Amino acid sequence: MPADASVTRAELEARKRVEALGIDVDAYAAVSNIFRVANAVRNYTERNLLSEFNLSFSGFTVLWVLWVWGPKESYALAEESGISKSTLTGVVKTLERLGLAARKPHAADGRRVLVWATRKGTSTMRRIFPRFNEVEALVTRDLSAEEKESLARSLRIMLHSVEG
Amino acid sequence: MPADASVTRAELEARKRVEALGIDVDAYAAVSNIFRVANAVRNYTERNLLSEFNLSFSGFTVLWVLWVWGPKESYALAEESGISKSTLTGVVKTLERLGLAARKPHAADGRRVLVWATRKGTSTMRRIFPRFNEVEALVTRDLSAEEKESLARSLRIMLHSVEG
DNA sequence: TTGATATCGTTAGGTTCCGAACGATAGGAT
DNA sequence: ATCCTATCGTTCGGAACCTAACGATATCAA
Repeated sequence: MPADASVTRAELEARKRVEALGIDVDAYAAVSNIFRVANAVRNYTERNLLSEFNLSFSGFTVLWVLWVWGPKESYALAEESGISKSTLTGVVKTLERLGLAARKPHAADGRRVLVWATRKGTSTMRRIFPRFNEVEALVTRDLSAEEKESLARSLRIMLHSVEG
Repeated sequence: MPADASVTRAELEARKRVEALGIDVDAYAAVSNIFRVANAVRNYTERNLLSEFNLSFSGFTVLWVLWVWGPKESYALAEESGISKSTLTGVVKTLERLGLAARKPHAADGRRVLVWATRKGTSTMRRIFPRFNEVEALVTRDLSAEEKESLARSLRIMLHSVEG
């Protein structure tokens, strides 16, 4: 049975409210649904997976970046994780408390700090990520391979527009 | 000139790291890019638009829901806004302080509370939303109408999967 | 070498955010 | 009438999150 892709009642209600304002409905539909899905998936994984490891979504993201890229300086780590550097300070503190990440001053530049995933952090990611990917597979289960690729492609184009 | 939709270096690095783990790469690419875009757009609008009105993204979302749906009970309002009810209490407090929303006890049921947008809240939304939509149009400017529709459609399918 | 400027991470202050626990109300049952 | 039990919104404690300001370090010019 095909999944239901009809416009939700919430969307219809919203369109009724704004249709007189000269709104770009396609753009609205695309963006608002991105927020809905991101929110839903984030909440789902925090509740059903990350809570098991005492990790917030941001903590998971930061650890993921360290796992993928190896040791990284704070500024780049914050950038790549999509959070501010002040938030990163707190998140890394939490990861340190959990024994999943560590930091040390940069050898040549006293201003910088290097952060990396510990052995425990790395092995934790190896355990979490497959299960995270299961969730990703679950939420995309009713999309064909072509639809998934097209979706990712459109999102990369948007990323280019908003970051440029 | 067409926008760049090539796979980012971050994505390539990530794939290298996880390719041995039997990962669903298409699902990963789709979901992770949803988070990237949502994050980028959220930060962009908070900085360049909502800060002007002293509104957080959640404050904006809640006010938007009230604008579209009219007076609503707290539980439904939290649900529709994608936040927990305890968070809603704080957000509505802030909206009240700004004079954008108000609340009163339910006539028949002493447990419930009705929240609605004030005149000022409504007129504020009429001013903000077109500008918010400009951002939505901006970030989707390099997508065709068909791509936008296809994107929204795929996202609705995902929403159905994760909420079901 | 001293001074101006830039960069980096942290701190400060305040809002948002969650789950869990709590009071208050409601709606049965007996 | 008095329990249960369910449901609602708030409060509480702690983490995440932002901007702005701050100290420390680096860089470069005079």
